[in-house]
Amino acid sequence: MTEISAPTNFIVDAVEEDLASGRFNVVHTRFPPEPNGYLHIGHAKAIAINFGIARQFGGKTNLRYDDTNPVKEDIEYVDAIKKDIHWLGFDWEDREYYASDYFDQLYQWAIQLIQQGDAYVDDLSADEIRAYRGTLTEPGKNSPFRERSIQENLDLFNRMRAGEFPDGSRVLRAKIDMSSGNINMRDPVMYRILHANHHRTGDTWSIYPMYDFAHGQSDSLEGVTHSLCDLAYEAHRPLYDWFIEKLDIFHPRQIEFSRLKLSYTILSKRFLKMLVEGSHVNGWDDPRMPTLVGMRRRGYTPEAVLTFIDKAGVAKNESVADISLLEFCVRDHLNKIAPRVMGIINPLKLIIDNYPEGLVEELEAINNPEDESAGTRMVPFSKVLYIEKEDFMEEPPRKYFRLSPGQEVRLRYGYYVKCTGFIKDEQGQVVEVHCTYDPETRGGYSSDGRKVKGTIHWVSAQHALDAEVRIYDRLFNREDPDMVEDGETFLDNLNPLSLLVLTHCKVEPSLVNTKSGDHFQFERQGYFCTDLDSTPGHLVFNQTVGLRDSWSKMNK
RNA sequence: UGGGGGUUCGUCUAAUGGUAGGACAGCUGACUCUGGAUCAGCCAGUAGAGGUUCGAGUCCUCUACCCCCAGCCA
Repeated sequence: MTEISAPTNFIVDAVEEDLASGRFNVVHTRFPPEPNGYLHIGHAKAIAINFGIARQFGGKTNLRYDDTNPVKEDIEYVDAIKKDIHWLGFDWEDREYYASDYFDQLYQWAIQLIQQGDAYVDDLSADEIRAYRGTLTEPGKNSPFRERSIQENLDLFNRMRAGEFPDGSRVLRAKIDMSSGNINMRDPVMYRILHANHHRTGDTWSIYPMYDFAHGQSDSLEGVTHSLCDLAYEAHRPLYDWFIEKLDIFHPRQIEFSRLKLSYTILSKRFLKMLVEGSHVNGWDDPRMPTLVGMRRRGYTPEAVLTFIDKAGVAKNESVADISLLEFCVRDHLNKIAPRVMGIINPLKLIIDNYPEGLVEELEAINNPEDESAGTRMVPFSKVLYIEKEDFMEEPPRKYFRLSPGQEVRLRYGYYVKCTGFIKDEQGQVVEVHCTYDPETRGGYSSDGRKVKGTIHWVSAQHALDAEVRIYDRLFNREDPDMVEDGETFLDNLNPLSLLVLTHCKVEPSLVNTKSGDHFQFERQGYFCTDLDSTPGHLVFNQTVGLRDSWSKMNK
């Protein structure tokens, strides 16, 4: 069975069962980011699953900001998040919601629970609550305030809302079971007092609901059928269900899947923040960052990211996806769409001694051998060229197919040239290579059937454009950067060579009008994209990912 | 030692009691005006021990190991 089929996994199975059993007759999901940071590839998985499941079943997906904690959240992230979701190719149409839109309803529901005897105001301090909660192995104790009258609870809760009490002085708790094996059920806090300005509700509220008292009800209000979240919330599901049942409102189903982890990468928001604030990278959109802004700037395409997520699969096993799978997906997509171009990263002058001085020929080059519709372009050729430093060796090892004294190679789309000599500086560095060309091989073919092993890329020195090229390597040296020796942190696993900036690289003149975000394959080198910093007067390219290189592998 | 999850090639993931399959990685080879791409092939797995069954990765029992939960974070 090698046919392409719609993705199937345990969530798809569960949704199908729900539809078949009549538990639900539509599929409605949501993506619920907290606006407190930039989205990364782990979020992309959640986005792909939530939007993907809905799409697969003809349903809808809401965007809902989980903005119940004003001290951590900021409007700055709201727009960035929308941009990233759109970049991935998903759309929530007019369904842009905020948990804060439901603060009034949530407040009413809290009152309902108080009236039902299912919630109470607790005057214990945070420390006391922690002490009363018990431990993983010992049950908790009831708070002395647990049996207050409904009237007193109503009065106190109302005054909490009115702002009469200082932060931290009281909370509203659900009255469940202090001896539950599930610590989340030991009278969890529903509301805390926070005299903080909220990015949407301003100073309207001095109490804010906790995640557990907001998320499920928000789902319910929106008619979400399947609330798909990561494994961390598995232990919260009984509480999710408890609130919904006590409130007797529409009951969505929460299903948990394992979050995405990537080798050689960290995805914890806190750590990512440390990288940015500690200037270990140049911002959230640094091309080395696993953020979606970073990957976009690096030149990863949304198609590649989505294909990767799809190939990595959806399950409950906690797993670490191999970053080489991501790189494979990026190469695979870019191979199909990226125009080929010639660029020299480390230039070395090549002089064709028998080529006429002053002559310039325009040679035809194929834009993309994988896509005939991409057509061809003309590339100028002249007596003095630049080639890649590593394409010449004075004393070549076995199986080296490039230039070396006496050897003949093909200049891509150009001529066959034979190396006749080279010049070194005082340090012994080769600074200039000389050769002769065979005028009969124009375009790169010889009429006599003579074969050359190697083909190298080049640019005409007088026509070349200067460029800055930024080469990236893995940000961390270890597969699991979190694994550290005593006294170390993940920062000790940073790869000091993760960024290499090269200036005075030489690229072909067709790149003169490139715009930020353009993708290219620099032939024989890798995929590159034009950086945000690039201007017509100062071209800047990011290496997205290198080409597979069986030669360098052979030499390891 | 409480509660909740998990364990299939190096990695990720299928197999829903009936031939353990795919992808990435790795390794061969073919082809090639990119040492790219493509093509062909190879390598390699059911955590352990019992049991049920004609037949077990799948069901049962026990064991081991890993992850999550003790925020007035989400």
